[in-house]
Amino acid sequence: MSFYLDIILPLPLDRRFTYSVSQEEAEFLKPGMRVAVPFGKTRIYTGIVAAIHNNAPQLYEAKPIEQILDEAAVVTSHQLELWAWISGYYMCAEGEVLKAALPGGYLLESETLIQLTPHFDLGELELNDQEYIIVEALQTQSSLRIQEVMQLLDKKTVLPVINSLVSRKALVVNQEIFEQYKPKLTRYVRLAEKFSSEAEMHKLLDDLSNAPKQRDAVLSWFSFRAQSKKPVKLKDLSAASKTSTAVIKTLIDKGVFDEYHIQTDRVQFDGEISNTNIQLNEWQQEALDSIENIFTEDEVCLLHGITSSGKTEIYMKLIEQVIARGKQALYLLPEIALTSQLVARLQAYFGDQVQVYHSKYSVNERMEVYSNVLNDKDKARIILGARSSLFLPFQDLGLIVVDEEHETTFKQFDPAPRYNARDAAVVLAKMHKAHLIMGSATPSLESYFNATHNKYRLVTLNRRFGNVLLPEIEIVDIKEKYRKKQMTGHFSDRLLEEIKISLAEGEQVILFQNRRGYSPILECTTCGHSPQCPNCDVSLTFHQHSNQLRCHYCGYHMAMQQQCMACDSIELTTKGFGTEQIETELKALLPDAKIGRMDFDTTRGKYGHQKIISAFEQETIDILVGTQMLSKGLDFRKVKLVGIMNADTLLNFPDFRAHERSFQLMLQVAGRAGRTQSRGKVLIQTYNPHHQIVKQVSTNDYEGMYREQLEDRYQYQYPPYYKLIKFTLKSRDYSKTNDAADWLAKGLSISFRENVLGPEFPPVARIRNEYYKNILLKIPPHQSLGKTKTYIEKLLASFKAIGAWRSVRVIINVDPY
DNA sequence: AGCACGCCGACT
DNA sequence: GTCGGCGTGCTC
Repeated sequence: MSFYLDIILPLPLDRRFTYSVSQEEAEFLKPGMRVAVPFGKTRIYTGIVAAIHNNAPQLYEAKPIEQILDEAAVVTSHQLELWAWISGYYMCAEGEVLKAALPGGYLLESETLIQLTPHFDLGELELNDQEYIIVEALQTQSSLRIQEVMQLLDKKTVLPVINSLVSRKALVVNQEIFEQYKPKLTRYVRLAEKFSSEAEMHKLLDDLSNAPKQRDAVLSWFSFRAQSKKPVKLKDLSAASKTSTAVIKTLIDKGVFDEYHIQTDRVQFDGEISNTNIQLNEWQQEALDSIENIFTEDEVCLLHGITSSGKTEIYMKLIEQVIARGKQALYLLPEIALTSQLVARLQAYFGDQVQVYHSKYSVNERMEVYSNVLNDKDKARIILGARSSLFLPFQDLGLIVVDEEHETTFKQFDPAPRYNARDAAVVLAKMHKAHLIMGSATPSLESYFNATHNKYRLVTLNRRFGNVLLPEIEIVDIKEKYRKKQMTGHFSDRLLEEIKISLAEGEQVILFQNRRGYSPILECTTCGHSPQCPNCDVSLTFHQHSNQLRCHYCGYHMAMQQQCMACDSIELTTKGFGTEQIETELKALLPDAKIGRMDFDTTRGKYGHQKIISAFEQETIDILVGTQMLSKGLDFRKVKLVGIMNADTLLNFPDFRAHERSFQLMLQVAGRAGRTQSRGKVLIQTYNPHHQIVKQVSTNDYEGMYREQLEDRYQYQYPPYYKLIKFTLKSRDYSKTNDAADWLAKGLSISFRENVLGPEFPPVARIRNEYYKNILLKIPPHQSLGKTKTYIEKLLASFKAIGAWRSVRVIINVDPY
């Protein structure tokens, strides 16, 4: 009997590949183990065993595997199940899920290396110039990578040259496979065995009388040992004895000390645990009781709690119960970078049982967390992470918390898999028979709909913690203010007044403007021309700070122009405004205030956010101007006033969710005001003071917003009633993009008729010199999702068979956000 | 996605 | 005549 493996490869190919193994191998292997397999003529990939069976493939000969890489599975059966679900639901290859799910270090890199054939007589060989260069280079180094040969010869196609040498047996080519993970080792020292006796020890100290530093080091080591039996770190020894590591190195070389290594974790908690019991107030307790009650019969619960109502404490109580039962807990956050406050809070309470996981961690750090979860280590009881932590190898998951459930960052946009972590978490929870609590002050329509239509359950919490009053919200009609000449730049007299009051009281101010840069458009007053990005279909944005015009899509930038590029007129005006302009105006209006800015441009680098946030916390900044980054998870104590510079840019966004999102964003930003005793104030500047959404924000009327928006969604056939699949076609060729989009839309229309929208160009139809076109497919409530997807797959297969569209990529986005 | 193979234009 | 370009097709 023959044995075969079905392997998932980390490639965007929508099938598994079958390899042959011996009976021994088949008996050893388990699904979830890694194997190295040859793929194509030259490559070697790491694959994951998905299945082991005896069915020989009919149409081809299965290749044998190269190597088994694990003793035990690194991917659990639940993970394989989740991967299959994601790949099916979001219409992407399992290999793409694998790539997103496993920390890079688990996937081997294979690289082609060339070496001289051992004992080969080069004297006989006739070499041309290029061949000579290669052979010469191999005299000094034992092997060369293809990359290096390319540099050496300064051309791309080096394989013919290499092959000619290989055919004459001068070179051998082989695949180097290596693991990327390097355990972090800490250096320790101990006194060599031979000095263990009293006499030897005294002799040693005598010998070192001429080397006082070395003597100090040895004495220090003894004092360490006298204090505790713990191993002595080289670093500590060096510090305690005030000697350099070079001195200790000499002692190691002399054989006085032995050096050894112990593997340590990169991701370590070294703070203090302040396990003060969480005291829930009456309302929180009530909510917790309801949730616990719901969890006895249902799995998923939505917690709708207004800002500052203390949802986090409820989550922490639930987590505490789950880990007490020896289970693992997952706490999903929209963006980890912005939530160091929460990390600190959880670690202070749960100590070293909490680990953080997100894609900004290094490969090594992520591998450590992954393996801690896999091995069900105590230090990984609670995982706090962004959407990718969904893919960790949980052994026994008891609870998933999805915080700020409405956030769009839970949906992965690019690359595939384009999954929504909130929705996939529901599936994951089902697999583990775990409970799931999702929470928000402004739930997404989808979740609220589910919670009120018996799919999930709903718990509401509408008292703020410590009975802090909700901020007072005032709407400022700037159309009116402009008419009455009560505007200074983009500031109404009311907003300026309130800013001054807050500053006088020693309180802080947040100003929100959802657009960065200085002004989005620079326009010539004579001919109307405005500078465009050469690579994208957008106007360049003026950035005053750097005196540049920049493209926000591709990063193209040029110096600010003094004259119109079309007609040489020097009369240029700016249209629209961004955070930078607000900052500039504010500095002129309030020269004594300390003003900070928080947007994409000021938060680059690993600790960019942190710097600004702590500056604001420590009150070295009075007024913080920023984009929607401000709305997320920040808890500032001394913010009295929040100003929304212009609500209309949000409301007029061309998207069916624009109103919902404006409501959420404005309410979230408003929630930053008055988190402590004094009542906060929020000023919303708008041209449309009678807009329903603005009114609903001002009265904190979530229910009203929900009902009204839901009605719209029903009317116009959008989620949660209809499901959406968005097709994006892109290529460098304008007409091919067009033709391909027309063909695809036509193909879809045959089956789905009026539920196919488009094709149409997106607002920005060209980015980085690639043309984009979208098709939207609406799926009515009773249409089978499975059949729809099967049809799409078939259609796509015929699409790919058309040679002319080869250069056109089709991106499928299920449940687009 | 890679990468090999194969077919065409610009040069020693 | 070859070198190197890119378009097509395949990977168990």
